[in-house]
Parts: sequence; C-alpha cells; structure tokens
Amino acid sequence: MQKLSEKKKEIVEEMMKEAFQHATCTVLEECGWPGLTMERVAEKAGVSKGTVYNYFKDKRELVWCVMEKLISDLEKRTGEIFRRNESCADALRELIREEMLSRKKNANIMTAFLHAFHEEPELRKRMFDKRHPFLSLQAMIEDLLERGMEKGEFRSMDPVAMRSILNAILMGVSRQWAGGHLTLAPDVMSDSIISLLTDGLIIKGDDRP
Amino acid sequence: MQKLSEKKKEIVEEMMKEAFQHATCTVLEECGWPGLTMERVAEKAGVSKGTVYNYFKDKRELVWCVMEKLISDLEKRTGEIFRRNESCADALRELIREEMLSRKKNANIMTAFLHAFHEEPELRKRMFDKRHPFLSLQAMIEDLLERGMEKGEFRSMDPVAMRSILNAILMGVSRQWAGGHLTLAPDVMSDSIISLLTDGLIIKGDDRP
Amino acid sequence: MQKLSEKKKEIVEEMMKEAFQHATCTVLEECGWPGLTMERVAEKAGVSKGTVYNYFKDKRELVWCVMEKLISDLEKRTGEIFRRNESCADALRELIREEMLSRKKNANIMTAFLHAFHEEPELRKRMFDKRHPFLSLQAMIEDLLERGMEKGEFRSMDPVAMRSILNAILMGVSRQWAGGHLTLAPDVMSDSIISLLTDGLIIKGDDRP
Amino acid sequence: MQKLSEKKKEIVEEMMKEAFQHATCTVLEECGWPGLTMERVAEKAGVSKGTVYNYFKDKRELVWCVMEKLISDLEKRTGEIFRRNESCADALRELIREEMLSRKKNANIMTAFLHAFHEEPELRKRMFDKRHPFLSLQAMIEDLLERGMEKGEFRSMDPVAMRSILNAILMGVSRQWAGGHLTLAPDVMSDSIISLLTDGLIIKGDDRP
DNA sequence: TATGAATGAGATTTCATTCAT
DNA sequence: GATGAATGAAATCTCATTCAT
Repeated sequence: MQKLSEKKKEIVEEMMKEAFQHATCTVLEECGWPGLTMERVAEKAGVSKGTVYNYFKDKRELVWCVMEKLISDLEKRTGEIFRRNESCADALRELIREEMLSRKKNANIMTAFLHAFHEEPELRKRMFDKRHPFLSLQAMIEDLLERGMEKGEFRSMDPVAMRSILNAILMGVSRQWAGGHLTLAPDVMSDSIISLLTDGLIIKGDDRP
Repeated sequence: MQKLSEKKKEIVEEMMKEAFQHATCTVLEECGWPGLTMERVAEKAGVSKGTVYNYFKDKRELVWCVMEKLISDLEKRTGEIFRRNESCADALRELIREEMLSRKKNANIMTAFLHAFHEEPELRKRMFDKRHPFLSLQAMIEDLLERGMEKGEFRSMDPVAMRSILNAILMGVSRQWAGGHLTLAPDVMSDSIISLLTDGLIIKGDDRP
Repeated sequence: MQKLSEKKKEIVEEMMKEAFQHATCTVLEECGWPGLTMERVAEKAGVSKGTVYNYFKDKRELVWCVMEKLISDLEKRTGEIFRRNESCADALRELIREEMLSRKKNANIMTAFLHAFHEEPELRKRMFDKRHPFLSLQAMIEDLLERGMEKGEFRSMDPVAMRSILNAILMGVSRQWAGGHLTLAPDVMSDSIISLLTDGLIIKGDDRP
Repeated sequence: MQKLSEKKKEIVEEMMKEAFQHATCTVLEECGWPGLTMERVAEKAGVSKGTVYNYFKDKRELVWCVMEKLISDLEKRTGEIFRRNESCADALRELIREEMLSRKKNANIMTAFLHAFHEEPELRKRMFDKRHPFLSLQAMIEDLLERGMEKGEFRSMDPVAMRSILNAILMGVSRQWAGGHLTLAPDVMSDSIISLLTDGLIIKGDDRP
C-alpha cells in the first residue's frame, strides 16, 4: 500500500520536473538565455516562484537537468544510429541528417545551452567530469571516425580535429538557424554537409578535366 | 578657426572611442561576456564610468561599435586575401589559415560577440540592416564560392549552404578554443579543414583500393 | 465513553507536543537559533511540516512552549534545591553548581532562547504577564537573597540588583560556552563564582597584611 | 591641488561611512538584530539601498565595521581607565562604573551585537583572528586581574574564570536593560557589583557576630 | 489528523544609467 | 567634458504558513 502512494508521488514528481524542464525550454525559446529567470519559468509552468525550488535546488540545478536530458537524448539517438549502420560512412551520413532535422526544431534551445555552457564554468566542469553523456558522445564520434579510418572508409585525418570540425558544423548551423540568418531547410543543409564530407569542395588540379 | 577646433574635437572623439573599444576587448578577454560591465570598461580605459556615456549612448551602442569594428577589420582582411589570390581555391585556403591564427588569439572576444549577437535582437537587426560590413563579408565569401564553381575550381554546391558551413566551422572552432575544450594548435586545425575541403572525409566506393 | 476517547486524545496531544519540544531543542543544539526552521523541527520529530501546525498555532507558539517548559523545569529544580537546604548560603552554592553543570550541557539551547527572547517582543510580553514560572523563578531567587540577608547569612545588598547580577553570571557563562570562547569546565566555573560570592575579589585595605 | 580634492573625497567617504554606522545603530535600537535590513539602514540614512553598497561590500562588512568601532572605542576607554589608576582595584571599580553608564545608553546595540556574534560564525572567526581590539581588550582585563593578584590587591583566583565572570556580568546587565526586565539605574548596578567584588555576598561562619 | 506541495513576502546583491558638481 | 555617488529595477533564494487531498 505504502508502495503505491510512493510510486504515485514519484511519478508526480517526475511529471513536475518534466513540466519545469519543458517550461525552461519554452522560456529559452521565447526569451533566450539571458531572459531565463526563475520567475518566468514558474509563470510558464503555471506555478509560483517558490514551487520551482521544491523540485530544483537552485537555478543551476534546473538548467543542469535540462541540459543533461538534452545531451542524454542526443547520445541515445547517436548510439542507435551507430548501431543501426554497419558502415561508418552510412552512420555518419545518417547522424548528420538526423541532427539537422532535430536541431532545426530546437535551434534556440541548443544555442541557449551553448551560451549557458560558455558562461558558467561550473557547468563546464560538470560536463567534463566523470562518465557524463557529453563526454561519452564525444568519444562515440571520435571512435566512429577512428574505426572508419581503420576500415578505409574515411580518409586518414586527425580524429580529434575532425570531431571538432563536425561539432562546429552541427552547432554552428543550429546557431545560424536560431539567429535567423540561415533560412535553408534542414535537408538542404544535410545534403550540403554530406556532399562536402564525400567529395570535398576544392577540386584538385589532377582531377580537373 | 572654428573648423580647426572642430577637427581637433573629432579626432579626440575618435581616439576616445577607439580606446573604449580596445578596453572592451580587453575586458572581454579577461572576464568574458557576462563579466563585461561598464565599470570595468571605464576602469580599463582609465576613465570613470560616466565618461563612457559621453561617447556611447548606452552599453548596446558600445558593444555594437566594437563588433562593427571587428567585422569591418575581418572584411578588410578577407578582401585583401581575395584580391591577393587569383585562384579561388588558394584564396579559400589562405582565408582559413589566417582565420585560424587570428581566431586562436581572439577566441574569447569572438565567442563573446557570438553571445552578444544571440542575446540582443537589436544587434541582429542592425547587422542585417543596410549595407553593413557583415553582410558584405558574407557576400564576398558567397561570391568567392560562386566564382570558384564557375571556374571549375570548386565542386558545384549550394553556395549559401556552403558559406553557412564555412562560417560554422570558423566560429565553432573559435568557440571550442574559448571554452577550453579544444587544445589543438591553429595550424593543425587549418590543415584539417583544408584537407576536408580538398579531399572530403568519406572515401567513395569506386575510390577504394 | 466519550470521556475516555477525549482523555486518550489529550494524552496523544500532550505526547506530540512534547515530541515537538524535544525536536526543537535538538534542532537548536545542532543548528542554532537562526537554523531553527519548521521544516527541520518536523523532520526531527519524524512528521511533516503541516503537522506541527496542528499542535502549535505558529512558530512563536512552538518556541514559546519550549521556553515555558525549560523555565518551568528550571523553576522546579531551583525550588527543590531551596527546599533541600536550610541555609541560604548552601542553597545558593548548590544552585550555582547545578546550574553550571546543566548549562554546560544545554549551552546552545539556553543561548538560543536568550536570542529568541530578545528578538520577539511578544515573547517578553508573555513572560512578564500573569503568574509565569519565569517571574516565579525570579521571585524565588530574590526571596532567597532577602531571607539570607535577614538571617545574616548574606551581606546586605539591593536584592533586585543582586538577582540581576546572578542571572547575568549564569546566562553569560552559558553564552560563552555556546560561543566557544570559554573552555573551562563547569566545576572550575562554579568554584570561581562561589569563591567570588564568598570572599569577593578585591582585598580591602584593612584586610591586607 | 589633486591632494586637496582627494582629501575632501576621503573625508566625505568617512562621513558617509559614519552616517551608515550611525543608521545601523539606530535601526538596531528600533528593530533589533533580526530587523536590521539593508533597506532600513539605507532609509534611515536617507539614501537608497544601492548606495550602502558603494561604501560596504555587503551586509557583513557593514555590521563588522560597526562592531569593530564599538569594540575599539571600548578598548580605548578601558585602556585609559587602566592607565589612569595605579591601583588595580581602583581601575576595576572605575571600569565597572564607566561600563554601567555607557552600556545603559547602548544596551540595545550591545545586545544586538551579542546576537550577531552568536549567529555569524564568520564574525566570531574574525574577532579571534590576529591582533583584534576584542582580543586585546580581553587580554587587558586578564592582565589587570593577574597584576592585581600579584600585588595582593585581589584575592588569588583563576584569572580566566574571573574575566569570564566579569564579562558575563557586564554583558548580562546590558542585556537585561535591553530586554526591559531591569529598571535599576546604572549607578545602583555598579555599586552592587563593586560591593560584590569587594565583600562578596556570603558571610563566612567565622565572620558572623 | 497528517501530509507536503504551493505560495509569496521579503532579504541580499548587482549594475546600467543618471545627474549634480 | 569628466566624474563617480546615487539610484532602483531586477534577479536569486528562503521559509513561515496555508490548504486540498
């Protein structure tokens, strides 16, 4: 009997937390990172300021939870893509296509977190601490690149640099969407990125007709 | 007589503005975007808080002017690179090498402005208003891509998408340097980017041994 | 039948109140006066916050009850000491010895109530209202002093002033223990106080050798 | 020339700080320690909240400065008394008379600081750090007691315990005045204390007629 | 009666901006 | 023009108290 009510409580708590995380995302979309105040999050969730503090110790904790969820989802999606594709090249292509689609939708939130990440050293510290999904995600990508190079699917390049460039492309395109100075559709962007990864941009002298 | 003193006044005003812009950059480097307070800018410039307001209407105006100068410099440098190289591919390569070098040095400032840009819709609006160096810079790059494609130096791709990707790479690498989660040297990064642009990453089936 | 259940109810209520009073003391010992929150009291009593309000109108009421109990106990102990000793001087000596022992143990709680007493005018008002154990305790001590003077056991002094000084010593020593800036043992302190009361500190000219 | 304006500035700053310290004391007298808010201090000083922060880093700093001044004054007064009197017994008597007079006036403030001292571990730490007037004051009193014992002016007692008792009496009487449950005049109190110190309270068997 | 989530007043602190000197 | 003290809006966080379940 006890268990039932405890279970219920847990579920409700989970629901509330999710509601606050959702509210946070909405506020971020509407007001951006500097407009993210506890007051607004509470208002958006339809409760009062104090209530948020019943679920999250402080603002950092709230932001941290939202970020963790986003990254964890991203990591899961990426992991599935990598498992689904035997070929590294195919995995990379699918990753890019998926990411472009999802980031177009969440462009503002992704960008807001980029800022949070940059502004709060605490956040950075926690991300690079221990076995965090963020690090695991980075490792997965680097691993894909290394395996691809070993198997001869990818050209031989510095895998750290290449991972960094990939991240830059994915985040940068998000940011441009969020900033409103990129209006191309996600599939156009993914096609272009894949085309770049497949053929490069510059035609070498000996390739020219 | 009047004119001479007016000229003098103008020069002094120009010097003061430059001093404030320089101070702003220094503060950004040392304290980051959220640490950019009028107090600190004034202190770094060796004057008092109130004086800054004699030259800039408000904080936005100050930030705006600094950004404008940075972008204008960037545009000039880019223009020179493009003029110096007859080959589009060479121009692109030099652009990347130069940018990596300069962005490594100014990583914090570049990233700070990315944030400013994202946080202040006003800033975005002004960037895309009128004939602004930012738009002109974008146009130059897009033009380079188009010319390169026409001349057969570049593969045929959507030039807007390609420009967006290039921007993403340059800004993203800056950001990673600023965040401390990229430690590779600028020449390693430019080599990797150029290698990607030249050969791509994925080896096509018919290329494989 | 009604009466039995009412009796039971009363007993339960009394037990609950005592539990809360005990919890309050524990919290005071662990967290001090500013750390005394309703949350902590409830937690320490093993119930929820709301329950405390079923037994005490508000925080003041709770604190008030705890103080009342403490003072009432003190009054009882003092009364017993006074009854046990025929000699006023012996009674005073035993009082001091007992008080030093008990106050060393409860230094934090005593001090906390000193604060409560000072912070809440309401509390002071109630203490001096009606026939309160606090007033009764004061009267008992004053009475002891007066009787002692009449019997020639004590020198003749203003009994109100003397009572005030005695109180000051007892509370002050508690406070210094609580603050951590007194480390002498209770028996050393009681010996010193008794020595002072017996012989004074200053040697008169005509006593000197 | 520069010097003149700097001097003026310093004087103004000093005056402002003093004004805030005075305002703090007034607020303490009127609202007690828990009623001491920055808002009220500012209001009492006739400025706005933010202005207080131009002179004191934070609330602690303000409180700290006020306490330091009080204790420093007390130390100076005590030092002078000790220097004025060759006899230790006379010095002690004068100290008590002076303290009773000054503490009657500042009873609320003294008591408030007792509370501050108890509530803020930070404050305690700083008080017992290094060569602080508070420690120096304690040492002076202990020294007086020791000298008096050596010279045969005081009976031989544990000087630490005796200092503790003296402190307890002085602070305790302050507190009782502040709490309103002591209405005797300062001179009555000092006479009683001195009488206690000179003759004790309890008459020994062999002294009895 | 017990619960504990929700509330919201209130406290501290920061900082862009103003304005008298 | 320069100054920098004063301002006050706004943000974070705490906790006594209420109330629906």
